[in-house]
Amino acid sequence: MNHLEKTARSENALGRAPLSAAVEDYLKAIHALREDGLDVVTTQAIANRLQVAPPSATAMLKKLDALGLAHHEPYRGVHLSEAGEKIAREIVRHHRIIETFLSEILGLEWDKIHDEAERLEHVISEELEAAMMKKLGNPTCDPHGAPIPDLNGAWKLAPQTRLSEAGAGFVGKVCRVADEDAEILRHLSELRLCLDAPIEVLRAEAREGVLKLRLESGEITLGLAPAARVWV
Amino acid sequence: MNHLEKTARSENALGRAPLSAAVEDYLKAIHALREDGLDVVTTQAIANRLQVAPPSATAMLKKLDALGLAHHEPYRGVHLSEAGEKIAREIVRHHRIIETFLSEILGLEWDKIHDEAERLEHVISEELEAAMMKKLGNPTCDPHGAPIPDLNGAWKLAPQTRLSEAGAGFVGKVCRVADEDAEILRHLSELRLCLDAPIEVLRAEAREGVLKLRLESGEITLGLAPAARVWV
DNA sequence: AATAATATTTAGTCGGCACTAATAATTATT
DNA sequence: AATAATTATTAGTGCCGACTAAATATTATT
Repeated sequence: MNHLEKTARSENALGRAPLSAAVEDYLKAIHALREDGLDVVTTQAIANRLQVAPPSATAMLKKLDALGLAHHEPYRGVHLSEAGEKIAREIVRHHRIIETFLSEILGLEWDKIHDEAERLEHVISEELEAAMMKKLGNPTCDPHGAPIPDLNGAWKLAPQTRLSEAGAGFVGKVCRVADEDAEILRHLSELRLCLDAPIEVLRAEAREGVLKLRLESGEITLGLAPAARVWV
Repeated sequence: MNHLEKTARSENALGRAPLSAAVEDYLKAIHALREDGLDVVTTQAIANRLQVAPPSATAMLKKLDALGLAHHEPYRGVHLSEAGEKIAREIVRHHRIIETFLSEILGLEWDKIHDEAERLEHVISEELEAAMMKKLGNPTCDPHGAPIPDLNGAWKLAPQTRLSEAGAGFVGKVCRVADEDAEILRHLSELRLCLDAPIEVLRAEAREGVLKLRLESGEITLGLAPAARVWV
């Protein structure tokens, strides 16, 4: 046991020092915030996302900087270094492979797999990941339509627009749904707004922050917030 | 995140407070030592098993006692309380189901599944466990022949003797192999001394601490230590 | 430009769980 | 029974990663 966490896999692919789950979570959060469109990732954004107090985030950012995993300019935000980016993508890969596995092979519910993956992603070995990947037949997307990075962290990015940005008149189908919030996910799935569901934007009422959509099941009104969590 | 560990599943079956991986490990160690035949579990035995310094064990024993999970008489050893026993068995159940799953469904090597399960057992939810169990068809034994406790912690104990205690002349087959030590496991598996292997004890040289065995593959000499990790 | 509001960081704590060194209790040996 | 050896406990630290309160920097508003 000693002072190194048990939670971190010890047999890292590249002999890298094992990282704590906390470090991994912060890297992942920074990565995710950038993907979400922020080009300057602030302390607060991170603190919000991880549900910690801002000083906790500050402390970790200093640490990540010291570890060479991120560059932190005090008061100016962070961005991941090459090394940090690589690790973040590894974790994302873990996460998405696990989600896919839980869904496809074990039949867990759409809205439960995220939380489970969130815990498992920190403890699986490369071997286990490979075995799951093989069992799944090397998918390129997870059950929410998010791309699974390859072992080098690369992925082919299908061109996607957020539903919230598709203008009135748009016709197409859902190609991805954010997985983070079980609540939203449950709601979307009740609306049958799931992967590959055909969708049409009837009107975008910017001032009301609302979209009128036509789905197979009928017409609905959706707020911009959830709509930003859906890609078409 | 806050001060509670992420590693502990939060949705416990019975609304119990989530326990840290460390607490779970100690409970499991105490449980395992008893199963191994110690009727008084000492601080040192625990410290050895978990590879921690004795004072670390003492501290945890006090904590377990305070939590009502064990009774610790200073200088006299510990034993698990009703509640502690229950939890220990839950963890054992997790561990064995995970091992079985990794082996049967994912085809991981015999000697790798233990370490993997050791990490996973602390983070899987009851739902995931149930899903794995279902996928496996509710097995009653793990790949090393160890019984999987049911949800109440009960298991039917097939009558077993340790190979080290089977006298000369014994004829039978292997029904269980301890999973803890990957080294021993690899060795036993090289000897083809795996589950269901027929085995005959030719001579027991107590003073040399050695057994002469006949296996399908031929005759071998095995030390008493590894022989105690095999049941027939 | 001065002030107010907001975001970030520093300073200082705390809980959890490891550690070492030193002390005390128990057991074994003479 | 006295002493030595072993085992367990206390005492005191350290690291990690959370926290609050207070100070400081940045941004927005008047």
